[in-house]
Amino acid sequence: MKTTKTAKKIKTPDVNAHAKKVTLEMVASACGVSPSTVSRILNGTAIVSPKKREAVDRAIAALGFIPNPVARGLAGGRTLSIGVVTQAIDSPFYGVALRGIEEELGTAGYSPLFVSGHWNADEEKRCIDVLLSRRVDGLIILTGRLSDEALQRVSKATPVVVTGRNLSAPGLHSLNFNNFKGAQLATHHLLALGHRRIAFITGDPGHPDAIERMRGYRTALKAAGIPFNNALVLPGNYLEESGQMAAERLIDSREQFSAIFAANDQMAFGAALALHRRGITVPDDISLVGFDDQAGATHCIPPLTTIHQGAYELGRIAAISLLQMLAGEKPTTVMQEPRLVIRGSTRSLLTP
Amino acid sequence: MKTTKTAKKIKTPDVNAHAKKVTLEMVASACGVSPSTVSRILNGTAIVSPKKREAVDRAIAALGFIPNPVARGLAGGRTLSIGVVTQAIDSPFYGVALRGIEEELGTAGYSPLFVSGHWNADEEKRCIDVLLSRRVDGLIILTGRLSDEALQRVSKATPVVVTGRNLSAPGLHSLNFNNFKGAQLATHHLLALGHRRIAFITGDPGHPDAIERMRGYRTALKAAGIPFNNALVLPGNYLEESGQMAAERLIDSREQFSAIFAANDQMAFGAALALHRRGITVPDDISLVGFDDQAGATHCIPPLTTIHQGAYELGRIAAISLLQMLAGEKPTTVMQEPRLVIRGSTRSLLTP
DNA sequence: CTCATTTATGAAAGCGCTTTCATTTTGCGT
DNA sequence: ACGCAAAATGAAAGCGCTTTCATAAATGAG
Repeated sequence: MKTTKTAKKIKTPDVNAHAKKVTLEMVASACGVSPSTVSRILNGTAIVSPKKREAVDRAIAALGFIPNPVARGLAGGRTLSIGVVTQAIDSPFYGVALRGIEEELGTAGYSPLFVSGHWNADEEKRCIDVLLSRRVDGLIILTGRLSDEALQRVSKATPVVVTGRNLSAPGLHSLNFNNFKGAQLATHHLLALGHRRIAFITGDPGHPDAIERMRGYRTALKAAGIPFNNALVLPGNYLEESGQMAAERLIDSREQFSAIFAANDQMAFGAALALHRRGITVPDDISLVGFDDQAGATHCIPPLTTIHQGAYELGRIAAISLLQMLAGEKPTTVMQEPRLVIRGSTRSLLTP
Repeated sequence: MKTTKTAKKIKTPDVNAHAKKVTLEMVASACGVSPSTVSRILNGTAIVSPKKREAVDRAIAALGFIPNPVARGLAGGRTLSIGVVTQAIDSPFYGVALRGIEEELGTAGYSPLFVSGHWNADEEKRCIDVLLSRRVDGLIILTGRLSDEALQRVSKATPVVVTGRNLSAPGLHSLNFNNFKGAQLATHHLLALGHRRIAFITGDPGHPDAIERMRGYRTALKAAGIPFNNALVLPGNYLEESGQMAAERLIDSREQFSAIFAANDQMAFGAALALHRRGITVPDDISLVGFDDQAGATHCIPPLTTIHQGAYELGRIAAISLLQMLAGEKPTTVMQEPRLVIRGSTRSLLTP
């Protein structure tokens, strides 16, 4: 348990060692220029003679000066902090996105401020107000329920990147995953394996992506010339329990089916459990496909065939976009296309 | 670009509606007192006559004044923000703790600032410095690898609550889960079911809790008069893959065993998968117990018997403790005791 | 009813940085 | 070389709040 690695540091060179706050004024006087000049160099606000610039840079390095974000914020400059509105900080899906955001922002010197909106427009609004009062330089909003108008209003004053929408405005960039195509892919996969009676567990109808996934399912079915059967569509709300209940209801309905496509992995897990409890084996008896490819999908039993959505990449891309906006550029980022990941929960009916 | 929002003010119900920043000065002049007085009321820094106090309170409510945390921070007062150092923002276990922290802090008017230390002392130190530069009022550190000394040093200037340690100092409160007892409980459960050859997959030996869990396992074994068999102890690192590998190694070793106790749920999932792949059924052939009771444990197949650790409560308690310290009180919080949650992954050998 | 104390309150000085605004340099046209 | 526009820099005014420090009001002892 020896923390050798930390102890190893005996001879702290200089930088660290609980530096007593170096201020901008100190570096200014240290090299005989005015604070304004130092500030200008720091922010690239104006051009200063190479001579002084160099002197100041040197002084900054020598003194180990770090601008105080709080003071900057008050003075109306940047705070180097970004507000991130997620829906639940412990969401298995968004959690990974947060990591992506944190990473990308971190390397750019920004700190994220995470808040949870809990899928509630009012709460979301409040979160945003708090973030704004903390003078964040920008906002990343992961989906959420806020109205598009409210979002656009916010974006007038602060750059915003939002996922799960198709909006566009001067200070607003939106990133949308192709849920439709993803659902098509999933359904098509089952069809290709010879399944004809494919049940679908829907997501929360309050989420636009749930609707898109449903549409993808129907479209793929149609393309294969299979009539839509409403009895095979079960309502869900993206949580495990709802997947479990849906599967139970499906079994009890005595409707024939050889496969289930759940609108997200969590419901797929729930469905798998329900099937298991009824003595139905995945994939031998029933094939199962999820959506999202969240962490657990790799290690569940059987490993889940699903649509990979790359939450991590989503987070990174959102962060990069915002950084670009902050730099005055137009975001050039694009979302990954959905990708089918075949694991062990689906089986072909064609080659028995 | 019409700033309709400002003009809109005609019928503003009252509170919300994009209030144009009300400042402390405004409320001060609104009721004819000095800013100092308002500030004093806000912070309870000094006693002011009931007359003015009431007038000010009313003005604050009427104007919908909200103190600017950034300005407060600069002026040396509180920022109403708490730095939270987690190890990975997307950890299934700590994620839930973060939710607890967020919730508890939120109702007290504080905002958490989450940062990830990635189980790396240096990075953790850097995180803390960033948080400090943002003038957080307090720090919650979830386990982590920072040395106790470093922690104590930090706590000299800022109140700190840390989990997974047994430290105590003026500004430092620590919260430790009884890993030893938890592991005893798990092992004992298996013993009570008649298991005698119980394998153990260890956690990352760099974590003190992993060592405690191991100790609990050995102690329970000893208490049952079962000799410790080193061949039944497999090294793990708390990740699924390591659980999977451990189980494989165990099977290949041809050592006899009827149960596996994994030092956390993630490794239990991995082990379950490995067993499944080798055609071994849980719990019919082998019983399996995890540790942590993380979200997935309820919905995996079969649902995992495990030790409940209440990450959510942990987060809440940490937050409450810090809030108490901030209020000048001594924290009175205590951690929950470990609790065995019996689900479907264990089976009795006694009544076949 | 006066003078020394204690309170309540206000004025003003920052906190560390950004940003006008004014001033000093520098560059150029003629 | 002279004057004027453009460029570089400094002085100073905040950002919104907390906090001495000082003043005015209130309390009380003599």
